[in-house]
Amino acid sequence: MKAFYRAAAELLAPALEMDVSTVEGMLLRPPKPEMGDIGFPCFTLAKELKKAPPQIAGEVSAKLQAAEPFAEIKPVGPYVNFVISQKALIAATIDKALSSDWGRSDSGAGKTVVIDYSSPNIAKPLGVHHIRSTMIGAALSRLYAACGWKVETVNHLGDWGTNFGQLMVAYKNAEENGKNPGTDIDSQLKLYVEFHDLKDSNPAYEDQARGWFKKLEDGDEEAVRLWKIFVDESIKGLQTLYARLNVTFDHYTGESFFNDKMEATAKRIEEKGLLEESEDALVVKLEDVGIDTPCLIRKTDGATTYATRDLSAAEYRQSEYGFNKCLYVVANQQELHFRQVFSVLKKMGYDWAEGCEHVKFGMLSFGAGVFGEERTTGSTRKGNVIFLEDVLNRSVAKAREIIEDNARDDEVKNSAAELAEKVGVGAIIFTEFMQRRMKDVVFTWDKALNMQGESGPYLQYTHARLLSVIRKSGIDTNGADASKLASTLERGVLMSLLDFPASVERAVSENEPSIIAEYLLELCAVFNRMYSDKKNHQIITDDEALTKARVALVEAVRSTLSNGLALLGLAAPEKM
RNA sequence: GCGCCCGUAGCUCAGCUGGAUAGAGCACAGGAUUUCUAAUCCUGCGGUCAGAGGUUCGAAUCCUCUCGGGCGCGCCA
Repeated sequence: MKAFYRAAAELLAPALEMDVSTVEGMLLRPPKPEMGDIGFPCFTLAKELKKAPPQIAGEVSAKLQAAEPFAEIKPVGPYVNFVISQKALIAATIDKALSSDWGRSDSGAGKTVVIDYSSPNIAKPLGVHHIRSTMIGAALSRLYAACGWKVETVNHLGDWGTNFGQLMVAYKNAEENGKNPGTDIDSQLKLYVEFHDLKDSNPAYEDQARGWFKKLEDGDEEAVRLWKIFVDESIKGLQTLYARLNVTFDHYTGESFFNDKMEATAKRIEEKGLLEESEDALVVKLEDVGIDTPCLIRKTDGATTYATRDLSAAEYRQSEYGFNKCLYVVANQQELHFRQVFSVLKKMGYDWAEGCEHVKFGMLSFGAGVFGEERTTGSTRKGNVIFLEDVLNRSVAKAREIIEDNARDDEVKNSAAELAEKVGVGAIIFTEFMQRRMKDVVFTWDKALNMQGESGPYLQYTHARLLSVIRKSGIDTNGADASKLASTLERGVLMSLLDFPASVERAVSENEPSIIAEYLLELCAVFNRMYSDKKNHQIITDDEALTKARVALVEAVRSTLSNGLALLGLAAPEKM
């Protein structure tokens, strides 16, 4: 699409005595396909030329000769509109869609991006809310890779803190009572709950927890041994879930990884003369960059802080990976914290800090009916949690039911379990991309388990149907003459295909994977509209040449759809 | 009080680098399968784009203010 905009601008610019890039920036897509594919509004010229915009449009159009890649240049009201030639359109879509670099680009070639995402506090299972950072980050890592970036994904696990002291207290307490508490992730959750029960009956347990954490910090053998077990088991639990979601990480460098690196960072800040004493703590003041709250580097007791840790992590990532960009896929709530951290990095003289970006997203709460009649936020302690795994399982179960109701043949029936996993999980993943990331999300079971209309299963179903037609046709589309695909509906599908590469680029430049979801929904809607018009668009017909052309179109759509689904992390089932 | 974000159809959301009658899905009412998968498609219903000013030939889109909602505002991460 971009190439066509450029071509149109190059034709227009000399006729208008304007420069190409200015003209290019003014181009837009007409609201209706019959108006043309690219439009140039003439309003701005009206004043200068002292003529009415429609008149200008007429005169400009008359001056231009339609030539490849355009079949027609015509005035439509106050616009000069371009119609892309069938030949050019096909060359840019069908001919490319099956190649391995469809939707890929080299815009990020030679550049490295670090993406920090998911990063949960461990020692308890993932809740539904973790799906936000996890899926947005995973999709971004695939999108950046598709644009040629070298991608380093990091899971900055919350694997350090007093909560481990709490687990140890509950663990030891259970042992003393002659029980074997277990250490896997579910046991850890139980320990967490048990600790809070203990603490409620006797506040002294709180001190014990602090004591155990202190032991851990001091390298006490037993504390370290338990901590390691908890962390390992936690990661093991996480990874089985990540595997279902198609999520992987290059690095599991959690908070504890920086324990021995923060002192040096704090010293560097001090050496650069940025540290000031304030309320008995050491801070970097940021009023000069418009942030009233200083960044806390050392607490009153001299200990380093959350901010120090993130500063350390940023330095480490830069020295280790040499990133051009470092994305933090972290909820909105931490906006101030990241502004502080990035500002301090800049004050430290790191010009690479410009590449650090907080990819924030809105909060997830639970809708009325999920926990009582009110909308609520999650709280593990109050039992107001929905575990991600449970959501997945429930969705898979629902998918299974639908599959068993609709199974069209034994093959589908026999693979029901496997298929249900793809569809059920796909439905959940897709809900994450149903809105721009900045919007707050209200979780409801209805929305999460929706498999009709705009949903993951809708896309997957379309994909299965596409493949079914291809299979049935049994045709080799080599040498297909796609110039026959000139009906309004067919052209609509071709135009939609044309949008795929630009959607990928835009998703990356805005760090917004939902753009891909929106695009795929549109592609499928346009295709399905054509597909269901059996009267005029039956794909497999007696006309061999026509069939060949139409199957080639189906292949192009299928390829685009499966590419797009993969970018978002959804499976593309062959049958359903 | 200050800062960031959000406010578009009954509900959930697109559209927001300004342009041609504001688009989808859900819900509701109808309809489509003697031909490629009905988890589909079509038709209808439904909008003071939170409100008020301003900039502009043109504003859902940009600016200002107001209202409503979410989040944050140093020793939890």
